[in-house]
Amino acid sequence: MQKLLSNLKITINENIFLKDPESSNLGKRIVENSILLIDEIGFDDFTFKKLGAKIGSNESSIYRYFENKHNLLVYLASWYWSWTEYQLVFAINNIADPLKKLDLAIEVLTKTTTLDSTFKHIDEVVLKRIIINEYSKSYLTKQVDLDNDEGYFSIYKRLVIRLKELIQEANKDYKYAFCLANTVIEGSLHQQYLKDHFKSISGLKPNEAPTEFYKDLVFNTLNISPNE
Amino acid sequence: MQKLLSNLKITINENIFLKDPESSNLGKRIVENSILLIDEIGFDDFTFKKLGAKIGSNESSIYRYFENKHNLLVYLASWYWSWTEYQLVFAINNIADPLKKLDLAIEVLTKTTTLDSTFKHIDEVVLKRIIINEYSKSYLTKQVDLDNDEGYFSIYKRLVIRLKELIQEANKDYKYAFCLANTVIEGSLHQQYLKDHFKSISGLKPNEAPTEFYKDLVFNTLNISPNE
DNA sequence: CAAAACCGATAGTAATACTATTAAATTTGC
DNA sequence: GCAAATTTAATAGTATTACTATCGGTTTTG
Repeated sequence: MQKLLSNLKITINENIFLKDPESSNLGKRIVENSILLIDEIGFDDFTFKKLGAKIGSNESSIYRYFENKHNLLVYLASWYWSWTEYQLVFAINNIADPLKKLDLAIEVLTKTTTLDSTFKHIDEVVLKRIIINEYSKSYLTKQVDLDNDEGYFSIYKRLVIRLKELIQEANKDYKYAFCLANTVIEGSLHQQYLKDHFKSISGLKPNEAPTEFYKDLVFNTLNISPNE
Repeated sequence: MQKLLSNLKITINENIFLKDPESSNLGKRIVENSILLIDEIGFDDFTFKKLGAKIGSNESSIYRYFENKHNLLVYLASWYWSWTEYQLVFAINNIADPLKKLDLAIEVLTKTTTLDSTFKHIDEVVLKRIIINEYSKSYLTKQVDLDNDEGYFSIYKRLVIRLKELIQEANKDYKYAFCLANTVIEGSLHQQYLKDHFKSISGLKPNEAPTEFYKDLVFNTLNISPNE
């Protein structure tokens, strides 16, 4: 993974930021430390003032990169989903068997994230935790339709479409490919949240990923088996 | 439904409120109108000051019922899940066949809510919309573990456990009953959100409920069929 | 009918979510 | 290598939020 992606720059929709945070040292510090600070105190208590204090910079400087903290969250989420999309594409690259492809896709989308140091200023493990804890807040807003029109969620939607196509390739007669694709992608985040905070109803052990559950779910639903 | 539930009072954990809103006229107006106002302007922009203005009362009076708007949301959610639990229990009452019970349970948990006038001061259709749009925010917080210890989510958890038991009754060998139960209950809300705001990836038509998708999903996964 | 509880009004606080201005520091383009 | 352009940090300021405290007047209740 590291090698394959080492020259990769993740491209984010320009509407999301005012100035590209990848274009300067300050921008990178904003992204790097916003991930750490949101993880530490939660998105609700996170402010640009606190972030400024953390990186030895000023509130007003951060406002030149992002209109508000909501857009910063959208940026981080886009980054995460783009990174996930790359992992998915590379995982199924050169694989012909549709069932194997689907199997690998589910693996990428539902596994727990472990160390990856492809990008020096982004800690993917912490970012994943933010996505689990905060991603819903990026779209559960009154402006969601406007944000959607601006393309804020296009990477996420592209990922769902990819999975839906893999599902259709695996079983052309299945009627609910989109619903199932959404179930796997969003549901996987939810299952991981439950594991950490609602143990009594979670069904996952502390270090268990929901991968086996989703593989079983998808392949039984599609009435196919991925084993060669 | 109306008849069966007409004498029903929904009981909410006393830790959630400071003074029981069911115990006074003002309390009922707070609940009734908070539902309408949150639906109108969204939970993020909702304040007790605005609610006070809407019901011709004072901010400080509302604070005597709920510590803050977060707890009010938890209250509304508890009410919703309790109401759903009653619908579930009555739907499967006196039914012996485990498959039929599971089938009915999925129906109750995934259908779109339509008019119900069992409770005069609560509009269940609007409340359902709030649950779809805002429920996650009640637990995606830094204090979730403390809130959980206070029993804020016990009704929801009880509902998940009920569905998990129905799943186990239908297929004793299935290994992921809890994961599947959570998938249906939380996933159903998410699918309905997507239908309204992410049409291009939703897979549901404007007036379609995800019920058929979930029935197909559950019964294929459990390798059983509910048709007699 | 007195005590207790409740409610509405007002006032006040610290923090949030910004916007505007300015001056110093840094980068860049020739 | 220097002037112009850009970027950044600092300060100040605003409206709103999320409360808390206090205090009468009203209503409820025992």
